[in-house]
Amino acid sequence: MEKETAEILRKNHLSITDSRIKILELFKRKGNALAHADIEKQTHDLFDRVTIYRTLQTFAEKGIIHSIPTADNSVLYALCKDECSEGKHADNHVHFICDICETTYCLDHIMIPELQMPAGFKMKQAGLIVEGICKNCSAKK
Amino acid sequence: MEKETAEILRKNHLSITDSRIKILELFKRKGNALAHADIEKQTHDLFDRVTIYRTLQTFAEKGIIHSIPTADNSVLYALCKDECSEGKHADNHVHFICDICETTYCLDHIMIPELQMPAGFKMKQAGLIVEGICKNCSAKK
DNA sequence: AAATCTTTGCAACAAAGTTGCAAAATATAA
DNA sequence: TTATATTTTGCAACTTTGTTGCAAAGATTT
Ligand SMILES: [Mn+2]
Ligand SMILES: [Mn+2]
Ligand SMILES: [Zn+2]
Ligand SMILES: [Zn+2]
Repeated sequence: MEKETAEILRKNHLSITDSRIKILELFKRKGNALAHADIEKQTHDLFDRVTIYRTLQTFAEKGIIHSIPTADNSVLYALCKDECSEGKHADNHVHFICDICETTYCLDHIMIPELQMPAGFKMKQAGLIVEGICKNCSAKK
Repeated sequence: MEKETAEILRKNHLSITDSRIKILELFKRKGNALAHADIEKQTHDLFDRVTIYRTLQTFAEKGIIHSIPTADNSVLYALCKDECSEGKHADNHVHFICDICETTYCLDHIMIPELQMPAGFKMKQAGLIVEGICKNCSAKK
């Protein structure tokens, strides 16, 4: 597990450091999207705030994680699929935020549908974010 | 024009003040989405930062403007259509951000398509934001 | 016009994010 | 392995963005 994680860093020409390993494994373990604050808490202040900012930025540039637009304008990040690489993100899937537990999910298998643009507008990318009640929270009542 | 604007405030049970009139007319004049900073500049520091925050919040609550999710997590606002009212936003249209001029448009006539959710996930609302090149910028080259 | 209720600006604060730089850690070369 | 070069980290200082309490100014109602 730890080896796999190091391998991802190596592939991306990043030096293997404690913070990068720990933060990357946190993403793998949690599975869902994380905010800067989440990471700070979950790593028990093992790393400086600044280091976390810089790590997230680096991961995003390399295509290891992608950022997720939210309505309440908090920045969230989640692991990218393998197709993403340096500068080229291919995370054109739908994101889901739960009203109740506030968890944000990558719905990796739900793609953003084709869209007709008005004349003159050229679409390059799109982000679709759904808000509602998640599987867990639906079950709980 | 000024009268119309005051009428909107009156309809929403808001007292008619200088800042509210000026900010609302700015939205009408510009037509596209505005950030807090835009408003600060365009009103030439006529109003306090705090007043602008509070005005935007009030307008959003009343359904006069709606906020727009963005990838770079800046908060943007744009005028709502008439169907929106206190607490009930009906702005389920697509938003477009131009890569070049950075203008954000409400594509009022492009609705968010129906979506199949995974089992257990209940959709309540959705936001779709498209990034690309706008009409103006396409023409300019 | 006076009384009442609402909004504004200011000050102080809190949270979020950025930058420069020396020390520590990692990678590379010998 | 050890020495050297490169990269990353933590700290401090700072900026930018957003929030809150409160007295003064402004709007509305009587
Ligand atoms: Mn995702
Ligand atoms: Mn809109
Ligand atoms: Zn939930
Ligand atoms: Zn443009």
